[in-house]
Amino acid sequence: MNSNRELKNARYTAFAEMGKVFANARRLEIIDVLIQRPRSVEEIATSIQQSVASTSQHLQVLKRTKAVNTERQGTTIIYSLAEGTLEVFVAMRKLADAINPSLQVLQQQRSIPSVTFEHVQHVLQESSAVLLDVRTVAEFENGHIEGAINIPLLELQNRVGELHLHQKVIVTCRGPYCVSSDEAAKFLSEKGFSVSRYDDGVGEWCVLGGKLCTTFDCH
Amino acid sequence: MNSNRELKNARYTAFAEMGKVFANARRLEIIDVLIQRPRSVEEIATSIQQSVASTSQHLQVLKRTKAVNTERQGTTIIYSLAEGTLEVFVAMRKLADAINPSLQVLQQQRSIPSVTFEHVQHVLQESSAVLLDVRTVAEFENGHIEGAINIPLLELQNRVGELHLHQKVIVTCRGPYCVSSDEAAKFLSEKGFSVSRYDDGVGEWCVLGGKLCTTFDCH
DNA sequence: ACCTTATTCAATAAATATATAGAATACTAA
DNA sequence: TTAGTATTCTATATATTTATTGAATAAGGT
Repeated sequence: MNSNRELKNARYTAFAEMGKVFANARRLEIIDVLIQRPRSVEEIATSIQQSVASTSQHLQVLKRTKAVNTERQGTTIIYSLAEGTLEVFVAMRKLADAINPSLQVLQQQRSIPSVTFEHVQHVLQESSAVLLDVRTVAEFENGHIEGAINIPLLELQNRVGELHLHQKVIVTCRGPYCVSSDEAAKFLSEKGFSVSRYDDGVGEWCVLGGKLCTTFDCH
Repeated sequence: MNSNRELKNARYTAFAEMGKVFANARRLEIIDVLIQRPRSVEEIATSIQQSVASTSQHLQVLKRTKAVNTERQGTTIIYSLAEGTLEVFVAMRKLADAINPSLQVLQQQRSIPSVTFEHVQHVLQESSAVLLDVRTVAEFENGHIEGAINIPLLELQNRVGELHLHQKVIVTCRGPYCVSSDEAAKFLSEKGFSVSRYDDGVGEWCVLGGKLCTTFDCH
């Protein structure tokens, strides 16, 4: 009877170790950042605005539970998401968003309408709108929605001429918690474009069965 | 720029609140127990061998993130799993089991072979084996795999006569972390039965698309 | 073999989480 | 209204987690 309890305890404790991966805001941000593309410790630290040492510690937690893989490239170590982590992350984020009123309030404050996975797929087939990915070139190259075009947020002001006013534009960026698509959409809206947002980013797109491609396997 | 960080931080912090639900062994055990059937605080406390006060505190955490629902029945409050919690729990457990070597070692120590979801479905269609659910009567009544028969573990010794030696038996219980099916399977194996285990229990069964029924809607 | 540097480790302090015991609450049922 | 009791709250001690700083490590490049 007592050994039953110990066995149970060992199992649930091991399970909870996995849960702890998703129980810290900074680690969730790291996962979100790694969805875009594999990165070095220093890059990750910069992205999440934390010290390298602290970031490294979080990465150790992720590595211990095999939520990430590592690969040495020259003098740096590149971290990437492990198999399975993305699915759980997306499932949890979906639940968190559905459940958490404080997040819903934040989303309601956005002024630009958002569109669904199905709408984006339909629009890409019909070519009835342009899907504009405003992430960095490196992120876009690593994996983007098939058919999307890339103008990084920073360059949008200079390159807005590449878009035509008669085209409908759907803006997408890193995912639900990224505000780049908001900024881009507001900017384009003020310029007179008909704009909407696809909030979910490549992580959710991929899990929902959407096609991704890198710059080099796209025609 | 700074408010962007604050916004991000608020979002990831809210997300992490949800993650914390799954980051504690006792809370995971509570969820596992609630998969079987809704229960009062005292029942849950007994099941997980913790004090009522401590259990109540864990339940507050689950309630705050809307992982559970509450309903008053007479003088007691009945907790049940909320929509969506089961799916994330099962997805995480799957990942945890796939990833965690210490859990795998525990499972390898089991002596009775285990069978898959598909095998159980096939066997139930063909009636080529009996599916024996060794949980308590109340748990069985609340929801069990369609076609299963119920002999609670405690009664198995007295009621083993209800099974016939020529029948193959598949034993199932509460889920992957429950050892009741092991004990039952070993007992039956020693009695000369041809035994295997279905480890996953009703939670996984349900998420995989298997049919459940209560005692009263079963014929 | 040595220098460089990206990463990890170690030590610390502060913050957060947990279990317990006992008190307070809130609701039912009489 | 009152008594009974299931649940929650409070206070406390302990344990765990986190960010920071500076030192140690380890691997590539020279």
